Amino acid sequence: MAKLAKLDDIVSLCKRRGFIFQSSEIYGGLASCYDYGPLGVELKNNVKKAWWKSTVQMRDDVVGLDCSILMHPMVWKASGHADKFADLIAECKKCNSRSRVDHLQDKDAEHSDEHTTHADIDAELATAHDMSNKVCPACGAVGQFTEPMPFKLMFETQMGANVDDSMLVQLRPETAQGIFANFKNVLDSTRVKIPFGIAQIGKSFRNEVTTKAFIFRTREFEQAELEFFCEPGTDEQWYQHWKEARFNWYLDLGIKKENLHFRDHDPDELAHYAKACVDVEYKFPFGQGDWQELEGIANRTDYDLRQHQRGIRSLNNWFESDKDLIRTKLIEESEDYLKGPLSYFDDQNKKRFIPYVIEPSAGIDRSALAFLVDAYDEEEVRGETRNLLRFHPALAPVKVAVFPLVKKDGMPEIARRIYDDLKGLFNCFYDEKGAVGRRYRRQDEAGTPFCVTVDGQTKEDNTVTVRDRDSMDQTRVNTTQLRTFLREKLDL
RNA sequence: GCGGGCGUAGCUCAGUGGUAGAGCGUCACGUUGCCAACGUGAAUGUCGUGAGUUCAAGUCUCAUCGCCCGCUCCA
Repeated sequence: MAKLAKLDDIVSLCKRRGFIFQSSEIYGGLASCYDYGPLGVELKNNVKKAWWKSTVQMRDDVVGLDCSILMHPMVWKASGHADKFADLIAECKKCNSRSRVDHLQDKDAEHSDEHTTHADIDAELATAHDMSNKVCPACGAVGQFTEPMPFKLMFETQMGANVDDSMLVQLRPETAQGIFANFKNVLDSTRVKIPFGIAQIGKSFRNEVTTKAFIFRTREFEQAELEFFCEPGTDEQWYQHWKEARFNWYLDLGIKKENLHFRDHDPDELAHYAKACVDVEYKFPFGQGDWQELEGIANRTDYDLRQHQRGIRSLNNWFESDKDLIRTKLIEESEDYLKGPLSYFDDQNKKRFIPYVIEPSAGIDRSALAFLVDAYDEEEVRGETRNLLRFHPALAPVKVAVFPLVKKDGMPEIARRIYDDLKGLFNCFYDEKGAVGRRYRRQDEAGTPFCVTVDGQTKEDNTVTVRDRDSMDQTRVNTTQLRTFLREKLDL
């Protein structure tokens, strides 16, 4: 029986065994930033590899991409992030709750202006906001607000070493826009035909108002995103397809079924671009055992490609607004937008359309955390606690550890040869120090699926023992068959 | 951002204003022949950081940073 892991146990194990450290720890840490240690980087890379394998390698209809983190600022105007990511917030002095200023309602008003546009932050700040009559939606206090303060959810930086000459650019808040911006490049260079997808793994940055729970919500994080382009009308079918495919991916990599479920978004929580969205949620051991999002699968419709068709025609407005994204006006969609540069021509049916997009968007860091938490186990063995990580072999940082039973009688030399032979196939670890039982247990805690041990019998009949992490059972295998045996067991 | 809790060795934690500690882990040597064995020894501390009070601060005060829990937020 798997023990329910406490987050503290996981954090402690991560530090102790070199999975995850806090960033800049020797300086007291930097909030919300974490580093992956020697075992952690292997785990994380394996998560990415597994995603890439199932999403790109094993499919005939998906190609990969790796975009720069910095993009033309107008990308974020067209995508909507430049506007939607900046708000004026005021805080109620009485109950400390925060509200968007444009959502606040006057004492005598009948309803608030729910859909006020996100205006120029500087202009808004310069405008006097009469807060004296505003009602706090949380506690009902009137006129108790702080001065409005601006919130920018995108990271900004300067491009160009000459400070006077540098341009304000943003760190991408999602990798998806790099895919949309390259849609035409991929079409023109790869002979793909709709339906097809473009996949990408990479870092994104969001100035979250609140970070949370270890590596679960961080301001710098890694995403694995697929934009799957399909003909309008077939979108629902592909939405279902990817829902199922992505859910099974987690199960196939060992996540326990009872810890994973779907949560459909209510229509009013849908993002501005989405027609439908479902989250794959994992039951994390923080909070009150809350279900938390690992991945969102959204039907983004043709919103993004249409927006970029507007964006690329709006460059002059951007220059004329002194490159101020908020003041820049996007040109209205042209009447024949269906024939625009980001449209697709279906040769077979002689049809032109703007593709719909199904987007499975997974958080790599939070997936890695889920795999860690889910694999964590403690069990009683002869009155002692055995800590282990029951990783799926594909995710295990080290696949095989090789030991001499004792450090003498030529055993280390043989073990060393076996190790050298195996390490070209997959990540291996050699250890000859101390008692073999301790070495086994250490590997259990790192999640290593198999330990190969050279003993006295090895010299006589050329066999070694292969010890299984989960059952602790041992099998004798001839060294000539060892590679095949392990490959099969590891499914590599 | 608010409220609560916490921060001492790699980890878990003890420490009454008066010499910096334990268990586990790590390392070395010996022993050992299959599951965190045993023996001997060793290394590891800006007590989160900075000020203040005091003859004296890990301990009291203030500030600050970080983590956890609960609100709040989450395109």
